[in-house]
Amino acid sequence: MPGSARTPRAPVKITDVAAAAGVAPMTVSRVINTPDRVSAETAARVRAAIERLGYVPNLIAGGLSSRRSRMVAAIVPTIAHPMFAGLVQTFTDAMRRAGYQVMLSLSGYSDDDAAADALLRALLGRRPDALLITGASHSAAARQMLVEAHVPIVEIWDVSPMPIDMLVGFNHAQVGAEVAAFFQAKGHDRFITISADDARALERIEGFIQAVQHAGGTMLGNTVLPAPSTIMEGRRALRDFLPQLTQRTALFCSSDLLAFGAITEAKLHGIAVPEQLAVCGFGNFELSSATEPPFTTVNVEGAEAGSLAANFLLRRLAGEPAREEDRVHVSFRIVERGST
Amino acid sequence: MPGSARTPRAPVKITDVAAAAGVAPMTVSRVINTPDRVSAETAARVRAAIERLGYVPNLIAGGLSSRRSRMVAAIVPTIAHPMFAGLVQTFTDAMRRAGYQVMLSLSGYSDDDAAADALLRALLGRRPDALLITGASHSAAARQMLVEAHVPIVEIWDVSPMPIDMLVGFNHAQVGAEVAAFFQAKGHDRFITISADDARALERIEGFIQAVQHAGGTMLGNTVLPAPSTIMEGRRALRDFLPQLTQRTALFCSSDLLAFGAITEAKLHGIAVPEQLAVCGFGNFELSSATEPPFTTVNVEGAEAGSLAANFLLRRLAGEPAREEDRVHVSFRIVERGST
DNA sequence: TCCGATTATGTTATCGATAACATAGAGAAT
DNA sequence: ATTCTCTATGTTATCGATAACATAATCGGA
Repeated sequence: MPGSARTPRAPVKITDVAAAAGVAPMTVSRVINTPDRVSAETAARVRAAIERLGYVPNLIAGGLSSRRSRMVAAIVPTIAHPMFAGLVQTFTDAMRRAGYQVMLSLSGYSDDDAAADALLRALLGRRPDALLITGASHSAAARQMLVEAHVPIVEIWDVSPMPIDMLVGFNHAQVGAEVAAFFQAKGHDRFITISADDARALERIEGFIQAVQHAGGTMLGNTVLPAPSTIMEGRRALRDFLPQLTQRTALFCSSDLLAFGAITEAKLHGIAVPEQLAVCGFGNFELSSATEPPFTTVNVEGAEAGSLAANFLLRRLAGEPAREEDRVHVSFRIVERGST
Repeated sequence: MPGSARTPRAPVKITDVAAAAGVAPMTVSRVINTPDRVSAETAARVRAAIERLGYVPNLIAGGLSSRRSRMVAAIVPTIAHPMFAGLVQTFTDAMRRAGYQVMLSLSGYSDDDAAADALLRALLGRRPDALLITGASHSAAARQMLVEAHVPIVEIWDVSPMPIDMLVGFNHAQVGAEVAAFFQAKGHDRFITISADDARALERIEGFIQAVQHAGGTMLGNTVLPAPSTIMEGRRALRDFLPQLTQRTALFCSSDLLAFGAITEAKLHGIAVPEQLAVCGFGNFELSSATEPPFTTVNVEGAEAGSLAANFLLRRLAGEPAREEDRVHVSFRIVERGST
């Protein structure tokens, strides 16, 4: 009799509840999943049994049978970034309200395809009903797995010419270009950048540099640091630029942490912000508005993105077909403060 | 024939791979889970079939059969706090290396027992092989569920006289007391506190106040703010204390964000730090060391806690028995910087 | 040369729930 | 009164993998 020795300790299962309530297991299942298909008295009796026995339904078994795990996987590089933190929060709340558990994975900023593929495989093996994934560039293997999962997918944070399914992102190069235009409108023509080396940060900087050069401005320098960004790295990076800051210069940082570090270091060396050095960060961290003086940055509505992503997925999970409008750009805007 | 209409699209399953490789399904399972029990040639053939068909094993089915989900659930209030961020990172890495997927849930700071219980039920329904949970005070229902899950559990962040199973935490009241002693050693006798209203923050403040009063110091005030803490709230809170800051005073904040806000605001009003106002934060956020001037805070080794917690769970998952040493206190220390 | 130990693989019976179908009883419509 | 619906519940056959047992093939040693 295989399986008889499998039971180290027997947790309560649906048949126990059914026996205790004097009904069939299926009725217990209905009380839990589709209560309006059960009479009020039966439901009450079953609920009492559930309560009494401390029954916690085995969603693994249920998921296998129904082929729906009631779980969605979310992959973000970090939640140290407020945009992701807000996004994850909103997304999780919305999905949870709809009865889905979010399985959150932090992928970090490493560009190790093998590790990313392994994570994805581990997640897909749990058969999530839907997927939220950061970034729009995936390895060929990853892309194939995603397509063959036959599950609604939202890619966030990035835009892609060829999304796998749905998309909620923005054009990072365009952010850089708009910041450049913003500076130039204020008469700047000498520029430096400090950036992390992750793909999106580099795109923003690239967009900035292109716009600067297109408008005939001068790039004095362009420091690239390993992700994730820290305040200290912003300080160190600015120190290297000190000799060039004799004339009025504009600085674009790929993160508010770098910007805060740069401003801190600049003040320490008697460089006037914004007169001598104008600074714009990215992310609209609380720090950017709450420090003294507050500094200019780019705001991206993470919460908006999270709720959009959740709505898209939920609509599809409810059986509605894919739509063209499920590929949207999240808005961003430059928040002007004392540093520019 | 029930089930025939269940297949919207047929994903590759173990029998498909087995057929393609000319072996029994069990052999495919062995290639994946216990490769040394399969001959090299067979394994190679099966791997080729897996690759060719793009097979992603259904861990739901495997989990049901083996009664091991290869998944551990982790519940933390937030990862905005660097201590939790570090802990989660280390913990996740260690568990992943050992072949376990971490299912991370953010519970927030709300003390809504019903919501917490619902989250716990949703997680336990997925039959995690182990659990990491923040805090040591649970509702009666939660405690019962945890005990009846019959799964290794680590409670972190807090100490408890009666842990459910294993514990990696520290005494928050003791942190407060040590900060008070630290201030008093520097000759302070007038004190204020600014704190979030979450349970642990309040414990730290309470420990601080008791130590102050025990030593005959004077508490000038004690602001409590809703969690989570922000820089701006630190600034606002300090503003209310301005009239009392005519004499030398020491401030203990339950978070570095509050401390940073308070220092920012103090400087703005011409109050000398640390001469007029000495400040100690909590958390050792990067901000505390990277801002100018850097400020004193309390450091708790999140990474250490995460790896301890992972080791404890892994040991038990490997079948070893519970030990007394699996209940440890994480060390904390006051990091003295320019603000005191 | 034959046998017990070892290794590689196959077979069978579940794991715990749910979809689909089946059925009994109550009330509505004619 | 009879048939038809609808509602509440039960029955059966899976979902896709793996544990435990069974068996065939290989091998070294007396």
